[in-house]
Amino acid sequence: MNNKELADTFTLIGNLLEIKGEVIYKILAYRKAAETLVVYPRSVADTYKEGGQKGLKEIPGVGPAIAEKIEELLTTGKLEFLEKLKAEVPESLASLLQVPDLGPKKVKLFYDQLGIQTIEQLKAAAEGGQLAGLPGMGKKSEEKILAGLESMARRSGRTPLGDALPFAEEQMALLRKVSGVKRVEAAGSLRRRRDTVGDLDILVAAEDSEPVMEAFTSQPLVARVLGRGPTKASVEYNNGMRAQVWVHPPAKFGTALQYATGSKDHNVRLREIALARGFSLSEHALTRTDDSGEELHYATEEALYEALGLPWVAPELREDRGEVQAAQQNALPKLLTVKEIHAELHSHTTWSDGKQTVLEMAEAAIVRGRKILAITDHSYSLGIANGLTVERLKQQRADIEAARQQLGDRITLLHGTEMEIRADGTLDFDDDTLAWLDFVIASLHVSMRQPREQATQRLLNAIQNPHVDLIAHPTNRLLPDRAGADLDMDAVFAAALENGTALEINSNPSRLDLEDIYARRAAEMGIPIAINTDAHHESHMDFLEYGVANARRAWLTKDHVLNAWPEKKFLAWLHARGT
DNA sequence: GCCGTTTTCGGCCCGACTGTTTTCAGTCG
Repeated sequence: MNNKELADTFTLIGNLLEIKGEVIYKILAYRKAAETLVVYPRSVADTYKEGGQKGLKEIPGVGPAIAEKIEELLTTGKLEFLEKLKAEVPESLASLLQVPDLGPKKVKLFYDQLGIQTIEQLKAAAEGGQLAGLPGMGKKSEEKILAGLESMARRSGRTPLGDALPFAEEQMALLRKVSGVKRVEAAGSLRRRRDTVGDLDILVAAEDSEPVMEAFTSQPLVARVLGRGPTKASVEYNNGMRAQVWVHPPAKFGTALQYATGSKDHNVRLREIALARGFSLSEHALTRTDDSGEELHYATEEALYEALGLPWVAPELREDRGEVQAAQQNALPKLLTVKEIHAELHSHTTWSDGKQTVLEMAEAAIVRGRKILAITDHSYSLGIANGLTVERLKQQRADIEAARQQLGDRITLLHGTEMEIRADGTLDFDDDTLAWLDFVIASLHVSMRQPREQATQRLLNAIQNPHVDLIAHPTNRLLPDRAGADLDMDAVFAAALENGTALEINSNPSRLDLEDIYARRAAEMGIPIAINTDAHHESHMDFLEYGVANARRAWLTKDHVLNAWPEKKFLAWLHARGT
């Protein structure tokens, strides 16, 4: 049982307990544990093997009861507690909680009164007008549930950052034009630059909220208004995305922005610090907990953090992964910036499935201030991408030489490859060919359903080849829905460290692979990280901001990142690897 | 159910909005 499956089990327990009507804090505890397990960068099974229940309890949010349940799940694959719970509350009721505006109380009500267990039964009952007559329900509530079912069918959960961010920027630009608006900022997971985003959270600073609400809810792209009060409104757009806007007076904007940015767990830490200093922290103010009840307002986040005795914490770090402790010790990392990247080590041209020539890509890299560009077209077994044979690789060398002549010292062109790691773990090129190339990437694209051991061994074969410099998009996941290869990441990292092989953060917003938690762990171990755009067109080079955002979420500084090393240091590293 | 630089027990998730109410329960973030 892997981390995700364990997490899903505890999420299910939380949901079933909620429908059952269990005290909220017990439910929150299960959910908290599930959240922690999902981002736990090691295999929980390994942690258990090494440290038993005691080891499990070192995981934040895991106490005696949950540790015991993890042990049972890992050793037997089943959980007595959950089986008993399912006998009381049918498992399918949990899926009903995903319907917007349908919570545990109503799910229970519908089940008790009408025996509704599935989405289909719910839809039929709502269409048949059977819900409206129930206690606490009315015509409008029934319509809301029907609308919720429709919108659920339309949208597919979380939106990749690469779709959400440009769309949100457009919406925010419109709000900036509203009279009286002083400031508009994204908040929530969008501002924290998570790889996928739920709803868009937008914060507006203005004294008068009414014009903002009017402008926000009457946009042509709005499909329906989900709610609209004096300071808060939410909408659903035609594309299925949802957004909510809060309006706060400029004098309180810092407190509000901090609150709305989250994460929830980061905010809990800040509240604890506030309490220790005699304040309670809300989205509106720091309020003295003594009799005076004095409220302190902050126009900027910097001022609020300062009032808590902390330096400002970059939004990408606010996940309660040690950033508050680091801030208290003045030990926050000096996070990587886009400007610090001056090499692109993964790009494609018309030689394989890219859309532009070597020269065009080089010019595009120069425009963006890159000093090094590696041309890394696919290798022949990726036939769908017109991968190169050894013979074509040699022809390409001539093309690259010609481009080098033309470009002079404006940029250093490296002739590389993105070599396929085949399904059986063998590589497309022999060692002589690899040694002849300037830069060698290896990656997976096919046979992604292999069992963990086989998939891992495949990757290890590439990492252990002394000519392979970098593993691109190591898991080959695709956002928002395709999980990557099932890999033993501990084994992958150990091998990469031993062989000095770099691992990639692929900046394409559909990939962002390595994901943040793994990139952080790899970098902490001392594995060099490369941040590449995998550009198939010059415009893709602008994906870099997503890769860097992901790197910042992984606490990376320029020292961790190959592309940010001084040119000489990078070339020396490459040379030492005996290319 | 978890957690602890004031507590091994008593906190922790509170405010905005909606709809069915008639003073409040449910949902959401």
